[in-house]
Amino acid sequence: MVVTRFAPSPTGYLHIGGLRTALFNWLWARKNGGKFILRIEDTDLARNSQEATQAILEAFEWVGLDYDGEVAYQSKRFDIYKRYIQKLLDEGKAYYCYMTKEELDRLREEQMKRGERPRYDRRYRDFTGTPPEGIKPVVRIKAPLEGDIVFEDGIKGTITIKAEELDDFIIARSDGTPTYNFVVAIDDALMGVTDVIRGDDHLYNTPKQIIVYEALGLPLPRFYHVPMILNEQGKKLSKRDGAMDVMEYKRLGYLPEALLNFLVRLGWSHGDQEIFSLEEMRKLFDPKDINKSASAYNLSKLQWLNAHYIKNSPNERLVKLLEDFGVFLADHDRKEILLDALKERAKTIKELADMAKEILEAPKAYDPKALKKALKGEWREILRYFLAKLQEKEPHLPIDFHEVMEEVVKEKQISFGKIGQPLRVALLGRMSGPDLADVMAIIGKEETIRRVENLLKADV
RNA sequence: GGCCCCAUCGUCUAGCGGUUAGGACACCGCCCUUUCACGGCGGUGACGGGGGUUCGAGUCCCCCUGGGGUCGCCA
Repeated sequence: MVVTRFAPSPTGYLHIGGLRTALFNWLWARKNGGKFILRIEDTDLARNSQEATQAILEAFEWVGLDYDGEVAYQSKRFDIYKRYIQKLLDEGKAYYCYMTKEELDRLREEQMKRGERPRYDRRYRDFTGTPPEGIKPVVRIKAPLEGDIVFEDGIKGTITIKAEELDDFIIARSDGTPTYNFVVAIDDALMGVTDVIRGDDHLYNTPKQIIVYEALGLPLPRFYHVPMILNEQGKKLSKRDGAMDVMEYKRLGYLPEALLNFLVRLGWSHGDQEIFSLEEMRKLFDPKDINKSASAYNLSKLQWLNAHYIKNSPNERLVKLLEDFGVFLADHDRKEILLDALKERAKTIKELADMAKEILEAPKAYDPKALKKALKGEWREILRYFLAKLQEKEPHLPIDFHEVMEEVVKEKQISFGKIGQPLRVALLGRMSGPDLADVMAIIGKEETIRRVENLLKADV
């Protein structure tokens, strides 16, 4: 059975890098009928917050990723870690180190000055004397003194780290709390995690965790280190670009399936295919197809995908989505025409909402450029003629309104543009927008007349 | 700086020793059209550089260059 996990530390909201990692793990577990565990890495007393955990859970819910069992909190598992620390101590695989933080800092400084790589000098590794008074020791694990730590990464291939690059890292702080590299290995082993898919910023943690696995005689999982996501400039993600809260994408009007589709294609591919439903991803995903190199985030592709999913959304879903953006269509009897006309053109739900408002609400002002371009020659006469025609009829459907326009065109012997352009300005205040017949059918005969009269009355 | 990782159009990528180096986004043009989009058609555009190996290299090896990661009692 394949067991994967996503193990964020609750120090902030979830951003797209984390979401993609979560998605990859979820996909791999679900594809194999395995388990996907969500584990909160909150061993650091001070830096975690309940809000951050909530934010992560909220993001999971929005994009529709589920997880098996309860959320695991490392802060609730301290006694387990303590037992394993004691075990290593008892077996002589770990030891107390009485060096203070200040001493350590001084040592590091000196090493740096000499151009050496800063690292603990193992002075207490085989210490048998009397420990110094009044110092609360940390616990360090005995890392191998020589040789290589070699592991097979499912993405990067064989990774070799020389033992001399590693030191006896701390597994328990002086206050007794365990540290990251220790608890990760313990939990992954105890929870039966078989496949660890994570960001490649963890690559260097892997040999440390392997030391823990080996000291405890626990079986190693498979590791997959996924390259980073870069911003549009190819630099590290910052809060200004892609590193914003995943939920921000919702507020911007993105659909979760578009975001997921976008993220799955960042670093992973399946031939030439671009559009993947969650089902398809699940069927096709394999970490062996993940790229080795980092990929830059590309907003216009996300927008294209979002537009695609909006176009293919049923109207009733759009109605619901629109409510978050202040557009309430549930009781509007022309909502099908409106949505069918607009969903072809919107890149985000927010744009969809803005366009809907532009139709539903009479223009507050006319775009000066449109005025200049569209209102030429006989435009007043043409609009008045159109109005007169409209008064005689009871149009309801777009086709009805279209016929009125056509009659004007035919009888006045003019091109469609001669009526279309001024009419568009009257109805929308602008030169662009959806089909006019659709617009008129949506707002109805009376409102159409009102808007045309407004333009006629206006001082333009 | 040490160590590790990476390198195909602007971007995401296909390629797995023999291809006119393919697709997608973006961009440009044409068509559709009352406009703007959508859609359709077409176009510009890439193997970072240098050495090898081979009949043949984007594909394998080495070096350089350029990016990135990491060197905490953070995770």
